[in-house]
Amino acid sequence: MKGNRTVIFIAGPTAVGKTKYAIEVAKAFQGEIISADSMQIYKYMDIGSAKPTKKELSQARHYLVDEIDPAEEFSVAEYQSLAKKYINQVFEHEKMPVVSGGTGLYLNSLIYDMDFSVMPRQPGFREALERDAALYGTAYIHDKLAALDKAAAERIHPNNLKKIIRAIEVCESTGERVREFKESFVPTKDYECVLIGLSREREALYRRIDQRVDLLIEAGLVKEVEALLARGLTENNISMKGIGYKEIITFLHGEYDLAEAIRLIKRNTRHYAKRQMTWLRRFPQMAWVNLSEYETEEDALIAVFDGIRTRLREWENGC
RNA sequence: GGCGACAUAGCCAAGUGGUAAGGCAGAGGUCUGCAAAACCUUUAUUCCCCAGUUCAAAUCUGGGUGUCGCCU
Repeated sequence: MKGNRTVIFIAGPTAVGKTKYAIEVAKAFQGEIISADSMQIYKYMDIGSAKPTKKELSQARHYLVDEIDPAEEFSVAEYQSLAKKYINQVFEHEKMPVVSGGTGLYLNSLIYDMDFSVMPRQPGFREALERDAALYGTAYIHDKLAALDKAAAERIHPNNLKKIIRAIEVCESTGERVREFKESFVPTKDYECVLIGLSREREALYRRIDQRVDLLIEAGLVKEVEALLARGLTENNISMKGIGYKEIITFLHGEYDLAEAIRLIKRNTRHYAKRQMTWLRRFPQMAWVNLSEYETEEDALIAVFDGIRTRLREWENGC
């Protein structure tokens, strides 16, 4: 049964070329694309998030691109439930779901059996703890967590205020403990996952990032950010913490010039790509395709298709 | 040509006799409700070169080289 329910994942760091390859995969395998990108999901954020173009969007059905209002507080829990809903919908269309994106936690929420249902967010709770932290220091908050959940306190670094607060929130509001990633390293039973990881040599990837940032600026990123601010968004919205947005906002506030903003966007994107690679390397079942190793895009595409077919065949024979 | 200042990691640097701070960049990693977030680890057997003084020199002395500034 499960063999009929296969989801292809195209993962990789930012600027590696996922959009293009995901579309080709969708065309070749009769797929529909579900994005796993924490920024492209927002409306009105087209340039900075490097959303697929209108033309690209028309080549395959896309879900979770351009769907959420950037003023909304979105999180992985909502992502998981929406994405799973769309995956089922694609199955109903008798198509292959192709998940494309580089947001590691979002990918995990679809690949592993992660349960977010019992841990609601408490309005105002975090703010109160943040105030305490500013007053009495982060160590004080960490001690507080140690009293509630010793294991979590040992696991979470004393400087990582955000995670400490979340762990306390879970304990105090539900009486439970924050789950640990390792606890649920169990693959989901909802479908089979074919994981393809796209990579490039570090230098080539960094060059592409620099070029892309220049293109985003040329395409009018500053105007896009101005329009978002005019809608009432501020640097405090989750959506405005995205790379490219936060730096331009600071520039518009006059704290540094545009050249500095561009420099920071490039640097932060490189850092991000590096973190993505760290995350993605942890999937043991990932089949990697290093795009730098192929002379032409056609060759690289063939390698990607081969990687997918090999996995599909393995299930038909084995398992 | 004369005078002066400076020379420490890929970059910016602190250190003025006691065994090379820090920041950035780079690299590696963590991750269960803000994840393009947040957080952690790591990077000079050696201070431009040569000689000397000293128990001990990046630090003091002499010479050389280079860079910058000012003067002619």
